[in-house]
Amino acid sequence: MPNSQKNLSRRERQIMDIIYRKGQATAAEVMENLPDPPGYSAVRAMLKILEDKGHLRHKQQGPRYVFLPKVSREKAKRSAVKHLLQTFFDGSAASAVATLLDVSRSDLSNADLDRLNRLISQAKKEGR
Amino acid sequence: MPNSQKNLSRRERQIMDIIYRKGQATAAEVMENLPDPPGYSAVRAMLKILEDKGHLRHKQQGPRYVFLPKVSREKAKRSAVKHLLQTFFDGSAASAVATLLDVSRSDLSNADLDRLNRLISQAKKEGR
DNA sequence: ATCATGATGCTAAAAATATAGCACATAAAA
DNA sequence: TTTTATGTGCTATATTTTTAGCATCATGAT
Repeated sequence: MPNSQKNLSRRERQIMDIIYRKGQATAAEVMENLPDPPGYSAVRAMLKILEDKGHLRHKQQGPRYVFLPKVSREKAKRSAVKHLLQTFFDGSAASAVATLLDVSRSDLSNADLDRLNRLISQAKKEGR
Repeated sequence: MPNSQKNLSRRERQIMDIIYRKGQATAAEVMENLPDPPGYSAVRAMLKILEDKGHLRHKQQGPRYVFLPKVSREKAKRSAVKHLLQTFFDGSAASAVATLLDVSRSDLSNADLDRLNRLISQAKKEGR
């Protein structure tokens, strides 16, 4: 198991976030998206470190490297959700959903909400 | 505005997580909860730094300091949720809720699920 | 073919983080 | 009232992170 997110340094974390957000990225793209971006070489050095530590892998795409997370977005996502749940919601999914709804109230269409209701009813059926 | 979570170092982040999780904590409690805990002085030094940076404040409780977040849990929570949403869910609350349900399927009672359905229906009404 | 452009690998150094240790204060126990 | 435990403040140092720079290699344009 590649050391979980918790042991990442500040820059490492920022970079992993970017790559998870975009799915994959080149050194240049990572640089563009970093807050207070350092030089190009600095970014590349960090990418190499992340790769050595087993957080990233890369594939060659034409002349350059494209970096991807080694742990699937799916897994990382679930672990991030769990962590959030523990840190801010005392493990209560119910209250997390409440905040989620509140935070993105304006982005949710009625159709989305209906879809969620169905999702929940589904969970209810399966849960027994 | 105290620099948002994003600029925290590894230890600083770990400490903030602990304090948000517990609501408040003494140096000793923080130490207990840190992974690979350093010495007591090290923890206290970090707490002071976090306080200087404006992330924490402390109150005296009997003979010792109890540390609390300077930004309310509520605000920090919302901002953490937004960040998660952007990083792993392309901003889609709907899909975040889906993962949330999945992750904590076993912890959700039928009553919880009903409560969620009501929450959503509520949002639907208010949303127009 | 050779020249620019834009990549990578590696290394050294600056800057920030993380840690421990000592001196001192205070309160409870002996 | 000593003593002992448990705090805090501060400072020095070790370690890690973060950064930039140089040498090299490939590719496409002239």
